[in-house]
Amino acid sequence: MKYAQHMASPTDLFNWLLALSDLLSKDMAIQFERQGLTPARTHLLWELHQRGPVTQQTIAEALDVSPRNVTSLVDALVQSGHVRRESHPGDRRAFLITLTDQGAAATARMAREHAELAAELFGALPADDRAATERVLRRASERLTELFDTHYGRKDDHDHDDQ
Amino acid sequence: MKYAQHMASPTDLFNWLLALSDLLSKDMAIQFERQGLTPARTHLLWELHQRGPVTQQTIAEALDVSPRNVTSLVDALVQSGHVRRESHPGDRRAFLITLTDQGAAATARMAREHAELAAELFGALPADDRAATERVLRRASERLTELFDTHYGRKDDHDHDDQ
DNA sequence: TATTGTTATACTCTATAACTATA
DNA sequence: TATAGTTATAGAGTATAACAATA
Repeated sequence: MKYAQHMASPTDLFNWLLALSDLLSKDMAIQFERQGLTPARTHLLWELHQRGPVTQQTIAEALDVSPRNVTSLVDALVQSGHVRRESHPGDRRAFLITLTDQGAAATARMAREHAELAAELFGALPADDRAATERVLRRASERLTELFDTHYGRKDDHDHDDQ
Repeated sequence: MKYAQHMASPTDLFNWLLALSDLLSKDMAIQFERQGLTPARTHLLWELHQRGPVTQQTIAEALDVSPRNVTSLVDALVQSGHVRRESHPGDRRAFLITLTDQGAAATARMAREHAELAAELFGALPADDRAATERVLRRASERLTELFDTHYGRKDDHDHDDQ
């Protein structure tokens, strides 16, 4: 298939997507760093913001990392004052990881900045363009998830390795 | 501003973008791993694919990492047989990092898979949607770069730190 | 003097395996 | 026996600082 100069080929579009992804992750990493946070610790905080107090196991599943990794992240966030390890009322093996006031303030600020950045990047767009883009990105996400599952098996099935 | 259920708010759009970014980077990391590569080493290889043989300094600038870091990445890629350190004809301090046949084969495959994935994700789209999305992503990249420069100074200016 | 790349050191994120305390 | 979290160990990516060889 041919694409004229003014037309966006699938590869052009893909390249813009990757370029923007890269810019975003760098930009966000800098924002986090300004608050004394790293991307991984911020991600953990964000899950707590959305889920409320949960165990480290739950966090490990949410972030898709090993439980051991969560121990380190929580250690660091306890150290920096963003979270607390509270004893789990029904299970003496587990902790309930809870946002401190400082942690809650940090996630509240993130939520605000997230919305502000979204408005900066996409607020001035014609509603049509925004709708089309949202449709395209959602379709791509679905398609990519399908491809992923086809090639590597469903996420929960990850171990079988059956061809 | 209010957004009806069927309308995409700027935040909705932003969230889909971030979700897709995350899926993509995980998916690509798995592809790379299958070829015995990591994301950082793949990125380096990709620069060589596009630029031809260059010095480690040039690579450091292209990847936006420290020269020290490039030393490690090149060490690993020499070890795995993807690149060679050739003596620089005009500067005995420097090396020209060069793709081996194996490295060139790997980047050729990446280019093919890149185009295939783009076609999978965006090939079946109405041309209008693709054009609108490309426009939106390009605008967002430009806007983000502007914001970044406003807040942190031009990239090349990065050290001054003058308010 | 300035630049290219390396040695030395350190921090973050990640993983697996073995272990302790509980369930 | 299985689960929650930790200790131990390791590899990758990143950084700065001090140093070598060369420009």
